Amino acid sequence: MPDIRVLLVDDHPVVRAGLRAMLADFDGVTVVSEAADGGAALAELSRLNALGEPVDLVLMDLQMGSGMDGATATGRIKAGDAGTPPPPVLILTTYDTDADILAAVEAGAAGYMLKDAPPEQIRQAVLSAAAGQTALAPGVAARLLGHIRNPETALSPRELQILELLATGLGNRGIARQLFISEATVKTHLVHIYAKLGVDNRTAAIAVARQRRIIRDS
Amino acid sequence: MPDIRVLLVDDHPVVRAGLRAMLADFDGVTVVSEAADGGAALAELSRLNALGEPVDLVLMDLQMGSGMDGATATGRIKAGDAGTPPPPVLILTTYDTDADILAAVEAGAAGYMLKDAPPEQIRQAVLSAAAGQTALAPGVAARLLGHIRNPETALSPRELQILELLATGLGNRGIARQLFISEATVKTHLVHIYAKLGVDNRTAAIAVARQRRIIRDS
DNA sequence: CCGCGGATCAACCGATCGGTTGATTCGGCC
DNA sequence: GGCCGAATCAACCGATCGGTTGATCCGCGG
Repeated sequence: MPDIRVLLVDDHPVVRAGLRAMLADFDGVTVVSEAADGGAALAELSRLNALGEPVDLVLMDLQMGSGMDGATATGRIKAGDAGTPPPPVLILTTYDTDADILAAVEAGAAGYMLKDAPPEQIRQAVLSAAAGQTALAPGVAARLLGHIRNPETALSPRELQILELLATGLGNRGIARQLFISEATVKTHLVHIYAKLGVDNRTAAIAVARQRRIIRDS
Repeated sequence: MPDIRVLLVDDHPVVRAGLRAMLADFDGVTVVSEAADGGAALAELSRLNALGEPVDLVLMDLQMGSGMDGATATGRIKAGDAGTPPPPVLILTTYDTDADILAAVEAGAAGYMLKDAPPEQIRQAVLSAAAGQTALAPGVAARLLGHIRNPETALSPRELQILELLATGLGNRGIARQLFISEATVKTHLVHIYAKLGVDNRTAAIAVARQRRIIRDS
């Protein structure tokens, strides 16, 4: 029974060292390589495939500083850009918006864990993902279920776009200019956004959207 | 020449594992114990002191989930709550406001590193801090110098208070009510805040304040 | 075809905000 | 004492926002 061969992808050296050490304690798991962003992960997967040493699981963060992000890399991996059959991807991250989680799941991630998870939980997720099962951290599962249960409170893509621009500090006129629409349209979208978020002004909308992980750092 | 005895304090198991592994590679450094928050760190320092096995350096994060934060713990350590002479504290963290950095430095931290630092930088910081020198990551040093060079752009305590309430979603009247002042006073403070931040509306003020690490997550 | 959601737009009006001017008080420093 | 910054407050006015009402168009699904 050969070990599960794992590629670690995270931009923080401390985290890679921690994962390396943690996985070294798991029976049946071997860290065969590391990368500091999505682009480097793709290159490393291709290299190992060319050497006839394919990877069984990619353990990857979503946020990568200035490098290719984890969701993009996941999509590329699942599309076969780095070889076939594409290995499952397990996301291990700290803080992400619901949209990020959905994007990663839609891009084909087999699992999603948070970095505050204890080693045993990470071990279970690694084994499940490598075996082709879905592995979701309890908090992540709750968020996805909440999203599915309350789709009516989800913002439309356009509303989200408006909200993101709002959070950068643009007024209605600035947002209208940016999107080549009228200020009346912006106001209409904001009315809908406030209703969905249960607020009555722009700063409250931003605060709630950040709290609920609808938008991220501006 | 005995090893530098280090206590690791971080709420993330992955990060503790990474630091443990990283420090294991440093000659002359031994991780003697770990804690998951400031309170546990104080208890562990006391315990080791009572056993006659004092710690030479505390390597600690600032944010600790729901436990005692790193700045509070640093102050308590420097005050001798966990034994004397108090060991130096090296802060290793991801993201903090200028106020957090200043608070930690004022509380007596001997150094401040960011978690994206490569192992060699962390090693240098550990050795410096244990030797009683100050160890600041380049980015952190730049932020402190910038703060000292441009005190005129620093917000007053009251302005900061107003800005924080603004970012929670309160309007001028709400802020006035919260602070038992008039709306006119709130507006005056906002005028000053906008001028200092170089913006002309509230959402832009929030965005800039977050970007500059003046305020943190709401 | 109909209904629905999403996107777009307008007009109107009251509420709130932003900018300006002016003022006072207090504490700290020289 | 004088000066300065911080905090507080007011009045005024134009700008922007929030809420409401009303409308059209498009694509999709039943």
